[in-house]
Amino acid sequence: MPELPEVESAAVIARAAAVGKTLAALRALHPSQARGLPSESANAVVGDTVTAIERRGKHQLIRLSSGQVLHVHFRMTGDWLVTAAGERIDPLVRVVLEFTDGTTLGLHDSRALSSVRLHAAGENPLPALGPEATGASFDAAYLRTALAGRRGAIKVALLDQRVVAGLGNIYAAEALWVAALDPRIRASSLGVVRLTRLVAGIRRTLAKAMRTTGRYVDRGTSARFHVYDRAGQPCRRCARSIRRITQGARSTYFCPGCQKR
DNA sequence: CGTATCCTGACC
DNA sequence: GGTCAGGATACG
Repeated sequence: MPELPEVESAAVIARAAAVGKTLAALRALHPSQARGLPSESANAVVGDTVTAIERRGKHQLIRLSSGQVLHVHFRMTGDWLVTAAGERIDPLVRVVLEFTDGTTLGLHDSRALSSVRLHAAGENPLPALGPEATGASFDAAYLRTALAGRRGAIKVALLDQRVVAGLGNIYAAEALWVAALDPRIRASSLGVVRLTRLVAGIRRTLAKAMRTTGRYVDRGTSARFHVYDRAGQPCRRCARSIRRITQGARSTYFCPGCQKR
């Protein structure tokens, strides 16, 4: 589920559930999670208190009183699931933070592709990331520089977290529809006028997502989207049939009528 | 640059 | 039983 709005929403929930609490245990409940979080790492955080939870792009950093940091990425299907003391842990929870008061913060992830890694104090767990998609420094002038010399399509560039942090496949497509831009346009060929439209489209798309709860409800709720998962259905702006194509091994949905080259 | 890969679940 | 999926990275 998780692009910037969903991760932000999840981080708010995690903060309420974890900040100020002390870890009694950290458990990897799935083999693929245990690989990234060996028992030495898990043991190293016992007794630590959660001091803050930060979000950057789609990444979350759980800061601990010892200075260590748990770096969390939801990938495709991750989300937080909070339980009260004594409540059973959902079988799809892959990593669980158990607090001394008996409550837990669980990483719920059907596909188990999420990652949780422990970093020592002073390390920067984050990869190189562009500006926040919702931030003031993300504007047309920045994008012009960031996209200069990029040969690929604009849609693919928007998914590159080094260009802009927080966009994923759904909102990249949605934002291009709002901006009325063809996702196949070569990234470096966009001028300031169209880039300004694109930045506005991204801001509006993400702001709307934040308002409407910030969570994907389910697959099949394409009513919430202009183009995503709407192949064959009429465009809400020009009534042409929405198309689905493949770009960079991902699906792209767009309207061939009003999203212009 | 495109493609495979990590996983599981939902859907045809 | 095969295909596809909201992400990121390691390849060739």
